[in-house]
Amino acid sequence: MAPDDRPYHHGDLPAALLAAVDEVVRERGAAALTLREVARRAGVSHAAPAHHFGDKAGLLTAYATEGMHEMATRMAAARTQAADPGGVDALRLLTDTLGRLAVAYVAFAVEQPARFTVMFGSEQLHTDDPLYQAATEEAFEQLYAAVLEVRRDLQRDDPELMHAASGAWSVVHGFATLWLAGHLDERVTSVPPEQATAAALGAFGTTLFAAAGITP
Amino acid sequence: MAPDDRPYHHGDLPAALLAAVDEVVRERGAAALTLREVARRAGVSHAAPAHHFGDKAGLLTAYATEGMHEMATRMAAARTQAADPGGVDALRLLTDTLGRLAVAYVAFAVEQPARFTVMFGSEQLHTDDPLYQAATEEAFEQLYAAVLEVRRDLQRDDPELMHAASGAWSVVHGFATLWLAGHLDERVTSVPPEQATAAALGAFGTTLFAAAGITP
DNA sequence: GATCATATCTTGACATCGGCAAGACGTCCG
DNA sequence: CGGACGTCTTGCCGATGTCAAGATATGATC
Repeated sequence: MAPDDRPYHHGDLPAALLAAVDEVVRERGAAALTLREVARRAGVSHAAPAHHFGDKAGLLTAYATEGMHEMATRMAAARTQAADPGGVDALRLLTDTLGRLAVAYVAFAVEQPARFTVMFGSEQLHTDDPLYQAATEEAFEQLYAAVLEVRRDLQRDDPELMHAASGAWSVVHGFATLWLAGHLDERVTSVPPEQATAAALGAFGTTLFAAAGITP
Repeated sequence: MAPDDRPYHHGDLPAALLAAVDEVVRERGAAALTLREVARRAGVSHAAPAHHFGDKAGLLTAYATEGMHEMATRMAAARTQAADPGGVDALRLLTDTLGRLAVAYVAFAVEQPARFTVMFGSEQLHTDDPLYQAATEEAFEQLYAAVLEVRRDLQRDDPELMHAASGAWSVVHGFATLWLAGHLDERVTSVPPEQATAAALGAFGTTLFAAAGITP
């Protein structure tokens, strides 16, 4: 197509830029992303992105927020999903709500590693952005609700509940992060993320039991 | 001192450069670090760092490796430390070997957030560097040994042991990472890392027990 | 102790980047 | 029909990482 096929006004440049970010990030990784490359892919000048997103961090924050929403949606789906009545695996941890949430979290990260890395790459984001914070809380709220389902003894605003949810978030987030950084043993990451998550969480839970002197 | 006080040969420029990296990273964060700024602080030309470390990623990898060693040392100290015979806290998780390791891990991250961020910022590191990998395994080995202490039922090369150690690493790493990224609630991070780690791990452990139908 | 290879560091240059200011262009509302 | 406004371009700036070539000191060899 001739270069002048493109009208002066793009139509929906913000969306096109976010799509270009996704392209670059998938191909070259988050660190190699430049504003000018994004602009080139969207077919606009190098200064166009700044007009809509302020600066590079603003563009990445918008991209990260998009990803947070998608992850929160997938977590919500996993949480409300009917439990598999047949399967009973290690400590019943992986068939209940909390287990399905963990699997959804890790699966999202492994399927979209570059996106996940940007989402939590706080150094190049505007972490005080209200939309970003809201999207993050939306995802964390899923974990919060799942823990509340298990801990019937707790009130909604109990600090203990917050601590428990933070711990739950930590284990899935750490597992995903270490996986993407290549720090986990190949014996762990050579199977699909669903199985790997189940194995690691099950083994860790058993270890906690053993540490507490319980052998179920 | 006059600018010509400095001899042509520095003496130990690599060490001086690593110290300069630490300065910059503490003051401005890992993302704001530039080779030229490091060179300025060390009092050498802008191209000097490349001679010793190849490129920017090489310098950061050396700095990360240094940090990994320090963390591994602190973890080893925590592991071999005598257990506090008096204290018995939530599920006895925090006074045993595994608990002390967790506290050491999180405390290191919170005390030196920028350094910790660089250590696991795989995007700007040469993660295939043998020294870096060795230092990482040195730290992980501490967790591995601690889990083995608890899981007497397992052999050293049992995959279950690897999964359990990966889970243990995940929870402490995720907690530290989320903390540094500012994603944890203020009620969690407003206390010293030792207490916060104990609270989150304890509450999470209790939740796992509840999910398994155990009420200790 | 002189000579020369080698390691260390400097100088200069280049392409590229993010951000800014000013202007061109299109749209929309009066 | 006209002017205000949002959209995008052009041009430019300082700064950065990397490379090549040169200068300088060290250490080994004779």
